[in-house]
Amino acid sequence: MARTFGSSGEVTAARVRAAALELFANQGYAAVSMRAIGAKTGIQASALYNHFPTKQAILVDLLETHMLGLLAAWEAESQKFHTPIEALDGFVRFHISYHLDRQDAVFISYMELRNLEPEGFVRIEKLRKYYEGFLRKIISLGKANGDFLVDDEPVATMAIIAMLTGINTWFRNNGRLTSSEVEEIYVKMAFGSLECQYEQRNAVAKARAIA
Amino acid sequence: MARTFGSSGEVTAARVRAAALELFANQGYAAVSMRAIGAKTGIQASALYNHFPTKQAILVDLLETHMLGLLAAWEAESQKFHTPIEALDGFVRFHISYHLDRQDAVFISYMELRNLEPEGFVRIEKLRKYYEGFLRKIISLGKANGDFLVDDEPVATMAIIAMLTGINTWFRNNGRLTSSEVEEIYVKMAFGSLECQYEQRNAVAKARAIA
DNA sequence: ATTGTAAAAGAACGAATGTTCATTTATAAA
DNA sequence: TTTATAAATGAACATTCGTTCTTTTACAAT
Repeated sequence: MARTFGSSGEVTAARVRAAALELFANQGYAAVSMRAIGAKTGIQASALYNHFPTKQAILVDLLETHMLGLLAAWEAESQKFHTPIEALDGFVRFHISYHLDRQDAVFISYMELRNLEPEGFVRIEKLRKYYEGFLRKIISLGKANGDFLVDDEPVATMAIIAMLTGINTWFRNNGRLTSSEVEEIYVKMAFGSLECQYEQRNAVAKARAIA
Repeated sequence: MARTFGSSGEVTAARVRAAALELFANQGYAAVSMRAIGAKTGIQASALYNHFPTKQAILVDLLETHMLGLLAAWEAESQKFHTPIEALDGFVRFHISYHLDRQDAVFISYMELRNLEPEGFVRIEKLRKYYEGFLRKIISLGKANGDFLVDDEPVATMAIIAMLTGINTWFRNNGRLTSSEVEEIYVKMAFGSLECQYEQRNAVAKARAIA
């Protein structure tokens, strides 16, 4: 056989991405063979090379697509917020909901960095730092105007991101909690970790309820 | 050549563990070959089988040793504390210092679970749950007596452990902060995330200063 | 209708994988 | 001093790996 009825480059490439994403997330990049990706896509391993030059290129594509999507989504969402307290509230909710909707992509983004060859690594790492910079800036502004009482902004940034991203290790759809219940809990914990007072937070909650 | 001058089973096995630990942490279980482990140990790959029956057995040995060591160390350390506030303070400091001293082991313990075959996985997972149970109990007791204001104890447990374990992704010896400076910051953030009031925490700090 | 190209199959490549085996030598016990 | 065993080597095993190549067929444009 050869070219298959109804086959289209873009469609197949998307199916390859989806297949690779799920396999990498479940078994790890190194443990997944091109034959396995091909099988899940429904084509032979050799046909993968019509869409991606190497296995490594598939991984880089997945990570880069994920990070660029994340950055774009937050840049849009962040327009809504005008104070550090609003922004932190929004960031926590955004991070949780965005990441819970993309558990596989998040997983490989944090786990497969070491499987990237140098060029890919620096590209992805730069995007990650950029994202962390958003939260750091929120914390810095909040510290400057007295909303947050925090000793070390870079550390607080990493602590909160780790706390949030860790949700992916235990959260299950149709589990005990819904995504928005989880958001509620983590918003409270994030503000607490920055020693932000009750009254200020309640003002945000009130504004949210009115809007 | 054959048996090497001065070779001893226990000594070699320990060197194999050390070599595998470093390689697994840096490259991932699947990406490390038995030949690479052998080379780093200073023996041939085939000689590894005098000490471990399979590659998988090396991984299980490393994970199990790490978790059992962690549990034993906390069970000893925890004897020192008699209130939830003392215990949380102690747990945070213990977790950070223990994990920062064993970065490679921690890394593979959280990253290579998916590379475990089922029998090994349940063994290790049980030990992890057991460790998480210690923190959960501290939080539950603190909630019961009013020290901590927390909505969901299991979630708070996972959030704090994720926050603490995430330190390993960015902390570097001889970096900007010392291990004990990091402890200080995270103790404060952990208490904050549980809405524990200043006065109570300061009592602990005072007691610590006196002792 | 013809033609150029895109997308697939399937065989094949050399290299690397985890593991086994026969063999050799050091060590410890009798 | 002899003997059993522990610890190593090095060759070899069948598989699997990522990738390349040739060939076949579907599709789009002329």
